[in-house]
Amino acid sequence: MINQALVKIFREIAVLLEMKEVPFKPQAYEKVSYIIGSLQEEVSDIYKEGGIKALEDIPGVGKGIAEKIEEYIKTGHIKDYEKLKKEMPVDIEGLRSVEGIGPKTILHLYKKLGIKNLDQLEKSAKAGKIRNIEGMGEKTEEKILKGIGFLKSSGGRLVSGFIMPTAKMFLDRIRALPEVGVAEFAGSLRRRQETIGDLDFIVFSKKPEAVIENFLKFPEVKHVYSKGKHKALVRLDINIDADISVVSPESYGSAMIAWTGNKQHNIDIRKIAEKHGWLLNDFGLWKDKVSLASKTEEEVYNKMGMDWIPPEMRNDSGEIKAALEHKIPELIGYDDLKGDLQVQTDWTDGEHSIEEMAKAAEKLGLEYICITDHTKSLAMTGGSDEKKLLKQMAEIDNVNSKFKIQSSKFKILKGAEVNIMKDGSLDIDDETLAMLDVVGAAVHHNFNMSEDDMTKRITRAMKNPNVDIIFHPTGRIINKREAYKVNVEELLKIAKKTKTVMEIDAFPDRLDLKDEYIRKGVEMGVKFSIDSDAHHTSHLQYLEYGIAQARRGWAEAKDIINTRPWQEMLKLLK
DNA sequence: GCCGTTTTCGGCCCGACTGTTTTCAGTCG
Repeated sequence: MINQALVKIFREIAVLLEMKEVPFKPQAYEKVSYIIGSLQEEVSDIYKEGGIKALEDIPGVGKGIAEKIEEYIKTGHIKDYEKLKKEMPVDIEGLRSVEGIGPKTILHLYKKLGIKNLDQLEKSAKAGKIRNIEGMGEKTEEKILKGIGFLKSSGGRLVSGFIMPTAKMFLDRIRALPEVGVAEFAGSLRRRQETIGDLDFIVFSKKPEAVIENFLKFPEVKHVYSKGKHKALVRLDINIDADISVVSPESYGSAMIAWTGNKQHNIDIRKIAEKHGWLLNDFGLWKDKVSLASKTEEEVYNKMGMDWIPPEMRNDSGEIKAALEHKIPELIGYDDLKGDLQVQTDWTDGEHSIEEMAKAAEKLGLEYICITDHTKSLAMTGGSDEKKLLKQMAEIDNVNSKFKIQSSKFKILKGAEVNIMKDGSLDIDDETLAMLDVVGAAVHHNFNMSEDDMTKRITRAMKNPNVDIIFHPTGRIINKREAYKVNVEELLKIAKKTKTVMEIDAFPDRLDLKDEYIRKGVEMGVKFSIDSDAHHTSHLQYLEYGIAQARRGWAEAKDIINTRPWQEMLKLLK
């Protein structure tokens, strides 16, 4: 958890230095904060292994910051930070979460009115004190009150898979506007991040003002933060912000790049342009005001010596280097899955029958599913014991022959989601497990164990020759439950050794494994499956989010076992 | 404070929009 603490500290240092108008250091701290946030290892482990030199090998970390990290590991605090904090004892994160409030405003509010937190800010605004500060007026005061209101009504970042249907509907409505040529998702939606803070849309049109005007007329628009000729930022009635930008069609490629990449990705590629003596902006790649490229993303990236980078990778995590070296992986495609290896039915806690789930999967274009109902120790779901599993296998044979008669090639495989007990044993005997096509094993209880014990528990299960896949390996549920403590790297190592497949659970608030672990596993040669964890026919489409997750983990089709026909897929299991 | 197939010193992404100003600073993505 040291990483998360440092993320917060460095982000605050960045703001504090920006208030003091210290040049350039704020960017350095902000950047390192982001990098540490996406690190796969604890900095304390890096320090333990390689000392201060190893810390300096982390991108964005030089001598100064490495020393601060060392100080924090050793003493639990950073003196320079605490000194800054003493001068400005304010809740920076809280105040900054209000739309329109940045470092300079926080500084003025504190200096003139002694405002330290959101509560005091709201009281001062209501009392009409803000408008008396130089450089601020009535409108600023109103804006602050509105911002606080919106902050209270929104629940933070949303799970992207759950908001996606709404976002798609919105995009369709934008596309239907008369002046709109092409419209796309941008920002974190297009990068397919796990969670999103707002909805970003980009529109290509020759009549930007008309597009903005029509967009603002949508009944869902509850409040307009800002609007201009080319863009607008609004609050929707579902308590999420939406951002729309309108660009001329000939700038499609450069605009898509500018509105898709995360901040650091954009900074880095613009620097590359600058090294060539060029300028990269929303409208194109320029040499002395002559356009070099702008129409397609490929054209722009290629001109700068890079391969096209899939949006899911544009997170400043090594993709620019890979693109310059022409080593961008051939990511798994959204149509590449042939089967789904985790499907629940009404035999336990699912909504639909085996046949209904199979028919729904066939309709989606899949060739097979594996039925993996819960097992007996998960009593609340009516989990199967050995006897019930045998009965279910017979029923699956039944449905399969029915499909055959109807000359469907769809195949239902026999499986289970067996429980990994506290000691790493399973709650179904090996004889029965051996009869199943696919055995998934998962942790469903006793989450509170030491990292060491949990790692031993799961690796013991992996060493069972009947266990093919570890389902949702870290147990987290986004916005609800932290992952249990477990050494994922050790799990990946044992997975490789025992030929156990690791699951990428595609259920929108699971997305388990996380992208960084997928990437690590891919590098190690571990195989994965992408499964919907469907409990309802409508959940099968969640596979899309698992694929997005795999793409963010740089996985190719060959890394995912269920991109293969079922006969070949089975050969990859133990 | 970090970084380097032009650099170990001299740079640090780019543009739109707002509010409070009379030409621009602050914020955002």
